[in-house]
Amino acid sequence: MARTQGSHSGVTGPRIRSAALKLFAQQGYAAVSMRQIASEVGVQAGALYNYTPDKQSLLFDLMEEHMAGLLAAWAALEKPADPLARLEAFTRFHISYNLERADAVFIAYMELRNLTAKNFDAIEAMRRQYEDALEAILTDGVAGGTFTVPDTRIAAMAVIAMLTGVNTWYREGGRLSLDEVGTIYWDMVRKAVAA
Amino acid sequence: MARTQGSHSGVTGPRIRSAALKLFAQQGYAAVSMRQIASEVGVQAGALYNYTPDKQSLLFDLMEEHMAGLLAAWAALEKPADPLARLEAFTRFHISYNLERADAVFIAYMELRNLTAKNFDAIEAMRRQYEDALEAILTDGVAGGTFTVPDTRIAAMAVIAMLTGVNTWYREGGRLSLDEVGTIYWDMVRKAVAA
DNA sequence: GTCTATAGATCGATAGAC
DNA sequence: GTCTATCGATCTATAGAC
Repeated sequence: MARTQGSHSGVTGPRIRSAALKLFAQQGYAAVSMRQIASEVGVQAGALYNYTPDKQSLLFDLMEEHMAGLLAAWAALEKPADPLARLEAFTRFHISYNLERADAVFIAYMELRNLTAKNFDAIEAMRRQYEDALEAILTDGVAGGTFTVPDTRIAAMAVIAMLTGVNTWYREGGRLSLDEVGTIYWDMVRKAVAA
Repeated sequence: MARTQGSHSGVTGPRIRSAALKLFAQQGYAAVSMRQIASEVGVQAGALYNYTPDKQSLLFDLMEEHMAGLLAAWAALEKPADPLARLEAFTRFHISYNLERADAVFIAYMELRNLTAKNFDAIEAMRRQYEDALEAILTDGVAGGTFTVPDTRIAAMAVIAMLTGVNTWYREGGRLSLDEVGTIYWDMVRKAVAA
């Protein structure tokens, strides 16, 4: 029953988003044309507009979905009460969640400037919420005497930057497993904020 | 003797690069047109081609110049022999050099994918050289017992990512001086790699 | 829901006058 | 060294057939 035309049982939408995610990450939002995305999916450019009102919405939806997924996954994670153990959980969570979604992470950071002002504010608020989650752990640990940091806000930014940096060098099938990378970074994070 | 046309005493070239740097950082290479750059400088688009063979060369020259300047500045810096002091020097150097050139740093990282293969290799080699400089400090310190890190290569990548992250949140005239930021990050770096 | 066709705008780069 | 003018290509988005 193969059809070369017509309905695709509702799979075209996800395939468009998947193609856009990959192409935006590889070449950048501005450098990717709607025709390229359509070609990757196997439809004509006009068909994309059955699924998105315009290119900007396509970008925003990808970023919004990624940030919402990140926040939801962290919220759903079972977290130890102890600040030290909670910081380790955050470290390993951040590395593994981001490594498994390298394209989305890249886009969520690189394409902020291509969002309209309204869309930018929405994404920034979600990013801020995630940073706040880490800062809360640090604040708890400082209050309890487990951690000593010069400034909890800056320490949170520093830890996130350090951990997200894994995405720039890690390659699947390299010399280190994801778990080993987590252990290596946890060692550095733990010492960096230690009392 | 004001002239609205004709030679501008050799200042047009630098002004073109300055305008391109600013616009590429704000909107991204692919999103900026040669006409936009020309308009920022106050010339017509055709005039740009007296200074660059094409748009790609304009981008590459900006990135190459930035990386060469970074390497030259680090090489010229007077560096203590002691690994701990040398790591502090690197930390403060990296933060201040990069903060003072935020646009170029942003471009050198974000626009790598818009380089031709040959140009990409050239920039990557320079970046690698810079990473090696930091790794050498860590290796020395580990050998001397001053530092303990799980992996000198990864530690170098982690420190650079953490330090470069300052550019995402630091704003001139904010609550912290550049020197205070350096001290805060040095505290975290020092502890992260401490024996 | 996808197609073809196209409107209307903009792009990088070049040619030739001054 | 800069201008005006333009070529040929490409872009987003829409209209209307099927």
